[in-house]
Parts: sequence; structure tokens; C-alpha cells
Amino acid sequence: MNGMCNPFRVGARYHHGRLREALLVAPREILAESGARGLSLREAARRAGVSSAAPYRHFQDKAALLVALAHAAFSRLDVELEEVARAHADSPPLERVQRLGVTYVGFAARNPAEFRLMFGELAPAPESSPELAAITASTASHLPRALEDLRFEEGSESPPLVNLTLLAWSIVHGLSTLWLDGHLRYFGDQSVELITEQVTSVLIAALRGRIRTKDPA
Amino acid sequence: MNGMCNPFRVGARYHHGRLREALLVAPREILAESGARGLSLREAARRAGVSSAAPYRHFQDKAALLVALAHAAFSRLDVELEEVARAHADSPPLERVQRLGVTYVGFAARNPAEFRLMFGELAPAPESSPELAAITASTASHLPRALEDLRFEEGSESPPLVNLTLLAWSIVHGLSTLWLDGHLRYFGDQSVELITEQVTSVLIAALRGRIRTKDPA
DNA sequence: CCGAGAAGTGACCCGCGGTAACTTAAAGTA
DNA sequence: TACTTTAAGTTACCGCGGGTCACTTCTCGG
Repeated sequence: MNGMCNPFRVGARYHHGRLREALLVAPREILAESGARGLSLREAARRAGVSSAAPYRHFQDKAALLVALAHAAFSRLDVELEEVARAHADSPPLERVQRLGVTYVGFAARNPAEFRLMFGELAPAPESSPELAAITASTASHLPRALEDLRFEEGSESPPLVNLTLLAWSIVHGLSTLWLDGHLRYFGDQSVELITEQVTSVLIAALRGRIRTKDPA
Repeated sequence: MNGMCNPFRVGARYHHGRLREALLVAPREILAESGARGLSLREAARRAGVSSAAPYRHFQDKAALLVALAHAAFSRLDVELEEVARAHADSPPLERVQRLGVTYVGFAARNPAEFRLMFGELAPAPESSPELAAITASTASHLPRALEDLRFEEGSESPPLVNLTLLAWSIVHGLSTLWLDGHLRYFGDQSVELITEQVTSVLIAALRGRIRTKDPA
């Protein structure tokens, strides 16, 4: 209770000093340990070595804390995607899109609770804060930016960019949530990243004309 | 408290008589009104006109009630998919798959809270009950059953059925969750069903060779 | 150096999940 | 039909979490 174990709370002074920061760190530990179910303001306060009413000096309510956490998580995903996009700037667009997708799914798998916080049931609406809306938009921009480099053969239809984006996003988002919720356990024990690669390869092969069905038009 | 408004509780006898059934009906109203957040055993008991300890005579705990609710929801989805598959038994496989996908997304949109209960964060693991595992497996079988009718042109690669299934499932599951969580609001104000049709049409057109990229191999 | 306001405290409210001991009524049996 | 058993209810209680309020402690600007 005296918070001696807390790096932010060595002196155990009456005023914590960096409580807001501590309240963004502690919940990540909790999420990693016990998932979103175990995340309570009280537990976060406890870990910060502070009374259960203290957090309310820095966050209006629990939802506001969740918004801040989601914002931080979006920032990290945004950085990852940005780096991948730069690293594959000279690759063929489809390959760049695939790398972005694998990164997206990998992030979800490595940060399950935070991914759920960003997108899931109790995710704060992006409108609940301008900053959250901004980082959300930035994160969502990488996929269409890579896809708009795609070129189609003459005689081929050119699907609207929005449909292509949604197709790609729904695949990786679907794989992420299915994986997090344990529904991919019966599809072999490979890593999600590998599964993602194989699944997206089917789409890519189709777009490159290497897979064609005999399905009647 | 006397439960006079409850059809199952007209006489307000000491023994409810059909409490288990009532406890499967009331939560659906709650879910429709206030989502999973508002779903508590106590509220369900209140609506059934019964004390807050009564439900424990019929369900070991809240999780067990959720399992039963999820089972019922899976059954309804299973029936819907079964009917669609039968209705399109003579259509080209890709079209049948598309109808299944639209049905899946439509179900999610029409039953948001229950869909989250089936797949989402606090979804019970299928292993938590044999019946749940069975109905889950049955529900998941419609997509691969339609996809295994697909035939490929000579010279075309033939992707493994499991990858095709996962591709199709991840798309519709991704669209469902993205829609439920409000992330498709910025993609126009069309219905999810329409969005699903457009997005899946891109994939289908690619598989039929009507869309081909100039992407370097 | 002092006063105002930011930051933290403890006590309290309510609703929730869950348990235990008790009561009612329905069903089975002599 | 009477008596007993037991399933299906009840009230009262526990601990915990979100949130508020009145109060105290510290920090910092004038």
C-alpha cells in the first residue's frame, strides 16, 4: 500500500507527481496479465500506490482512461505500419499491402487486450476525442495509400479504391479477431502471421491471374 | 416486484415454473436495449419477476447463462445459413458463398449484442460445453461445404480448401465486427449487406479473371 | 511568506456476481 | 389421503468495482 515498489512512488510522498503517466503504464501490465476483465480503476490506482479516488483527478471516468490507453495503442500500431510501409516503399504494391496486413495481425496477436480496447466492444468511439479520431484516421490511411499504387491490366475492371481497401482491411481485421477469440485453433497450430500470409496469398494470386475458377458467370 | 407484467408470471406464484425459459428470453431484450454492458443476472431476474438468487437454481453462474444464450444464437444463425445454402444449391458456388457471407453479416447487424456474445471478448469458449462445440462446428461447416464445390481452370493453381474458407470467413467476420464497432461509418451510409456484396464482388471478379493487376510477380 | 488551487485521502453510495440458510410448494409414496 | 422428500424459490449477506463528496496536504505564483 505504501507504493515502495513503484518507481514513480519511491518517496511515497502525499503527492504522487506523475500519477497520470503511472495510470497509463499500470493498466498495460494489468491487461497483459488478466485481460480487459481484470482492468479496474481501483487496481490501476493500487499499482500506482494511490487511493482509489485519485485517478479521478486525472481522468473524468474509466472511459476517459480507456480513451487514453486506446490512443497510445493506436500510436504504436501507427508507427509500426508507417515503418513497414517505408521499408517496402519500392516493393510491388500487393506485396507492400501484404506486409501491412501481416503487421496488423501480428500487432493484434502481440497485444490482444489492447487490440480489443482499440476496436472491440468497449472501445471508445473515435468521436469521443479529437486526438483519438486523428490517430485512428492516420492508422487507417496506410492501407489505402498502398493500394492506390495498384495498376490494372487493360481490359480488366478497376474496382473502386474504397472496395479494395475494405476487402484488405476486413481480411486482416477478421483474422485478428478470429485469432484473438480462439476460432483459428482448429486451422492448425501455425502462427497467425503464417496463416495471414497464406490466406492473403490466395487473394494476391487471384489478382495476379494465377488462380482462376471455372465458375459460370 | 410481483412480476404481474410478465407473461410467465401471471399468478405470481411462489414457484415461477418456467424460470429457465424466462431467463433465456429476458436477456435478449436487455441485450437489444442496452447491449452486453447492461446484461446482468440481477436485471434478468428482475424482468422475470424473481429474486436475484433464483437464477442460480438453473445456471451455475453467469457464464453458464451466456453459454446457453450463445448456443441459442448459434442455432438461429445455423438455421439461416442452412436455408440460404439450400435455396442456392443450384447456383454457382461463388454465388452461393456470397449469399452465405451476406447472410452472416446481416445476422451480425441484426443481432449485434448476440453476435458479440457468440464471438467476442466475453464469448464462452466452445469447449465449455459439448452442445456449444457442436453447434459452433455446424455453423462453421456451411462455408467450406459451399467452397468445396469450386472448380478451377486448367493451368490455375488450386488453393487448399482451408485457405479459401479462411479467406471467405475472415472477410465476412471482419466486415461484421468492423460494422458493429462503427468503423464502417466513414465508408458511406449504405447498408452492411450492400457493402458486403460490393467487397466480396471484388474477390469474386478476381477469381473469375475479370480483375487482373499489372503488379510485377 | 502566504494564500489559492491542484492533487490525494477516506468514507460513503449503488449495483453486481455469488453464497448460505431458510421457506414454500409440488411430486412421490406408504 | 397424509407424510416426506426435494426442487425451486426467498432474504440476508460478502466482496468488489465505478463514482461522488468533504476534507487534507502539498506546490507554486504573487
